[in-house]
Amino acid sequence: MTQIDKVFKALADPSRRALIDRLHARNGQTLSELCKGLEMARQSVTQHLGLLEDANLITVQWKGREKLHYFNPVPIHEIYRRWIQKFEQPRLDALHDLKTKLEREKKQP
Amino acid sequence: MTQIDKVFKALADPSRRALIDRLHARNGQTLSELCKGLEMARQSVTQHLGLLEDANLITVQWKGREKLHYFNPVPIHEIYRRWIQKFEQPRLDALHDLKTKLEREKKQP
DNA sequence: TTGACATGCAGGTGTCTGCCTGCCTATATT
DNA sequence: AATATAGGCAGGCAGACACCTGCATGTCAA
Repeated sequence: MTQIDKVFKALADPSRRALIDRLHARNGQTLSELCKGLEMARQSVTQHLGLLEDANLITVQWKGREKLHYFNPVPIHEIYRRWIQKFEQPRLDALHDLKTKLEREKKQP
Repeated sequence: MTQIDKVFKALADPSRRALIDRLHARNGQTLSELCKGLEMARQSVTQHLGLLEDANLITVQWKGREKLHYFNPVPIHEIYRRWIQKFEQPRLDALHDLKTKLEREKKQP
């Protein structure tokens, strides 16, 4: 399984996306904190976090008996760059046109 | 299952992403055409295409006995807009800064 | 009309996934 | 030292998923 495939698969589950959202809102939460409010056993959350870590979407740091989780946006950006961007070409072209137009107007007002 | 969830799940499989890529390269292909080169039974491809259609990622049009498939980029853009964009904020800010800078330079060269 | 071709429908199988429970270890608190 | 707290490990189960085969249907072309 390629790295990008791991990321897509990790993002395919709504619980995991919710976890990412929570970490994005507040980084460095422990496992217990992430469990709060979720209708799920701790082990299930652990499993989800394991997949996210495997996809490099989160990083883990131990502090005593606590496991702190940090969100890593790089893989998501990678997906955007290598997979989504090409379907957005018209939009990007428009942006490029705007930039070019502004630069042209700057030189020849 | 929400619409956005369907899209994420549809994108989670590499065969389906490959199908999207092929349609993006050449739109309006039939089922048989899409099967060529894939190491998979026709029925499996049909199943994948069914999921993609359910996620609104492709549209189907019948022409006689042939089923033509068309790629629809809207859901992917939706995912970008509603889910990926917020993790890209720094990058977008940089872009906005560029635009502002160019406009400022245009007014006060 | 008859045969070839494009696709659908139904059902079967092995594996993956998401979720759980039960028990264990290690660190903190009193 | 004794208890509470944070988390890991192992295994189990139901449903989803990716894949297949076999047969049926509809359309084109000779």
